[in-house]
Amino acid sequence: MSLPLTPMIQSCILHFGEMGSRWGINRTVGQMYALLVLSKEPLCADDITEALGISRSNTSMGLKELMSWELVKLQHRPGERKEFYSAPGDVWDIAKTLIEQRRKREIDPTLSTLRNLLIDSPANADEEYAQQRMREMHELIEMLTLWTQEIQRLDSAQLGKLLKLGSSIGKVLDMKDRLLGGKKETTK
Amino acid sequence: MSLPLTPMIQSCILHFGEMGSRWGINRTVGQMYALLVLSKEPLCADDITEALGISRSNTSMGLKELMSWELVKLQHRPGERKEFYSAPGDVWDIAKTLIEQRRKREIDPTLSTLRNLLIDSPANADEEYAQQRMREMHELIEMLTLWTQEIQRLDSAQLGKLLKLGSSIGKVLDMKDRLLGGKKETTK
DNA sequence: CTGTAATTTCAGTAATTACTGAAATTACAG
DNA sequence: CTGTAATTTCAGTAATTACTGAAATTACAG
Repeated sequence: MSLPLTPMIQSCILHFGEMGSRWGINRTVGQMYALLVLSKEPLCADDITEALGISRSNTSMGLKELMSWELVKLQHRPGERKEFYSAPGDVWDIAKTLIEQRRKREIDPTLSTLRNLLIDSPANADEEYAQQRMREMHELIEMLTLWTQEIQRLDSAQLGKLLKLGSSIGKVLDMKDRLLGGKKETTK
Repeated sequence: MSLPLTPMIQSCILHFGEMGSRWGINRTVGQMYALLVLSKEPLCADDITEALGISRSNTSMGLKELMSWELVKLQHRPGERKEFYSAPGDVWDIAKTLIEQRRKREIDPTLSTLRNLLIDSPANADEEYAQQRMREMHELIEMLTLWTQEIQRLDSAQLGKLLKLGSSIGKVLDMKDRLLGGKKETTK
C-alpha cells in the first residue's frame, strides 16, 4: 500500500481502532490490524509506524500482540533483513482465528473455573443455589462452544453456501426437529 | 443471599471480575453481576457494596451500567423505598441479552461504517483493494449476525433440545447440503 | 408538606494502561 | 568476523479509566 493513507482507508482504520478499544485489544493494535487487512502488499514495521503516526517501539509491541493472536503472517524478502507482515487473505480465516483465540483466552478458563467450583459439595443452601447457576452456565457455554467449533470446521466455500441460506436456517432447525420428532419429544 | 460470601462463591465472583476486565466491562461490574446471578434473592445496593467491599457510589455506577445493558431487573418491596436488583433466572436469557447488546454496540456500528465506506467509488488501486476487503468483511459479519439472530429466536427449551444434538450439528449441515444438493452445487 | 433514607452526581485521586525515546540486543549482508 | 540496519526491551511519562467521599438530589413514608 502506498502511503500516505486516503481518507476512505483512514476512516476505516480509525473505526476499527475505536472498536478495538472496546475489546481487550487497544486502539493502536486495532488500527494496525485494520491497516494490514486493507493492504494488498505486506507492510514492514516502518510502514506501519509512518502510516499511523505512532512510535517505532509501539509498532513493535503491537505486532508482538498480533503475533500472539496468530493474526499476522511474517514474510521476508531475499537479501533484506527487514520483516514484512500481512493479514490472511480470507476474512473467514481471520474470523476463525479470532473466535479460536477468544475461546482459548476467555471461554476455556471460565469453563475450567466453573468445573472446579462444581466439584465440592455445597456447604449450605446459598451454595447449593449458586452451584445450580454455575452448572447452568457451564452447560450453556459448553454447548455454544461446541456449536461454534462445528461451524469453524467449515471452509470459506462451505460457509458461503451455508450462510447464503440466510435466515432460512430456521427451516434447517425445523427440519432437525422433524427428524428428532420421531424419537420421543412432542413438538415444543 | 446471606453475607459474607463463602469461598466458593467468592472465587466465582473474582473469576468473572477478571473476565469482565478483558471485555469492555470493568472488573467491579463483572463481580457485581456474578454476585447477582449467584444470588437467589434480589440484592439492594448496600448488600452489593458490603459483599464486594467497594464504595456505595461505585455500586451505584455499576448498577447504572448493568441497567444500560438490560442485564438486571429492578424490584421494590411494598413500604420500602429501597431498590432491589436481580439477574434473569434463565442463563439463556442472560446470554441472549449479552449477544444482543454487543451486537448493538459493536457489530451494527461496524456494519454501518463499512456500508458508508463502500458507497464511494475507489479513487485508486489501493482503495479498490481495500474496498474489496471491506465488502468481504461486511458480508461475513452480516451473515454471521443473521445466523446468531436466528438462534436467539429459540427459547430455552428449544435450545436445549437443539444443542443436545451436540457436535452432530455436522449432520444437520450435511442434511442441508443434501437438500441443497438437488439445486446445482456439486458437493464441495 | 416534611423529614429522612436512599440514590446519584461529581470533582478529586488512585490505579491502570498506553506510549515514547533511549539503550540494548539481534540478525545478517558483506 | 564486522559493521550496521532492524528489532526489542524497558524505564519513565502521558493518557485513560476506575474508584472514593462529600454534596446534591430524589423518592416516599408519615
